[in-house]
Amino acid sequence: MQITRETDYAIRCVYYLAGKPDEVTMVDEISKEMCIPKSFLAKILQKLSRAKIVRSYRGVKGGFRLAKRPENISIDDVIKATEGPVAMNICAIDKKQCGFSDRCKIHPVWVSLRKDVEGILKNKKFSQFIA
Amino acid sequence: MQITRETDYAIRCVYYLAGKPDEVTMVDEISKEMCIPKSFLAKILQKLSRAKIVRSYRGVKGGFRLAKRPENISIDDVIKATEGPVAMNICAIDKKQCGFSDRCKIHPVWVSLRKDVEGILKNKKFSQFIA
DNA sequence: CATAACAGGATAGATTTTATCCGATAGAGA
DNA sequence: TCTCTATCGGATAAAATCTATCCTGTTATG
Repeated sequence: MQITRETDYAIRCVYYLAGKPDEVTMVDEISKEMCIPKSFLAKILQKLSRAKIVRSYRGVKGGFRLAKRPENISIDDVIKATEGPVAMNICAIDKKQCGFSDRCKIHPVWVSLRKDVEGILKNKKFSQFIA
Repeated sequence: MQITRETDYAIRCVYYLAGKPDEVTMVDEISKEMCIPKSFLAKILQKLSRAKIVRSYRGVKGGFRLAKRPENISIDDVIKATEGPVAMNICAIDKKQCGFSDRCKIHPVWVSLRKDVEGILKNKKFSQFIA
């Protein structure tokens, strides 16, 4: 029922970048400031990059920068980028994963809970967190 | 972000027992009816038993029965019994687990989200699911 | 073209999840 | 009391996932 450490790192990373949305920041700086293992963080930033949450710049003076304004990035976006859609139970995403779904009375609980949690997380934008 | 298969089994198991709250049912029957590996289910039932959600009866004609009425057992109770308190991030349960909590702007998100999810889950009683 | 910094694949160690097995224990009935 | 049955609980193991590192390749700057 918990987010992984990877996702926690990813959120802290985006949080850090949201503090200076117009600068290009090196992995090394984020790593040091946020206490995240550098090589692991590099992998995480690749995922965030593919999800269009950050943009990467190669070469000398390269690094990362948010790809959108902090007010357009939600916690949900970051979770989706690192570990896929939020759900308490896989059957809430894909009914076929569970042989019981059609006659299961609990299935609707997971579906509606998922909707609620997702809604809350979608509304938490990084602009709210900037110091 | 997902419940474990163990918890899913536990919920299905309690759901099954809630269908006949006055009978003592053997592990073997629950196992077969709900498609849960018997030895694994036996372990799960031990946890549910320690959590006072079910009561066990040993010996010939032994088995399990709900320890309370279905209307007094929530999905949250079962999750707590198998995998501990619901939380997206451990810092929402124990601040000390995270060196950032005091100055972390995101911490309150986890705390309030946890409260919301827990509230929803506490309100889902097994009496609502009986056919 | 030398250097700095990210990209991406491979890999490995740690941890957690998902089971299974077996001797012990307790209760029902003969 | 004896025996059979079913749970109890500890030990263990296989599999999956998470966490992290390394190395080679690619790109951009000056």
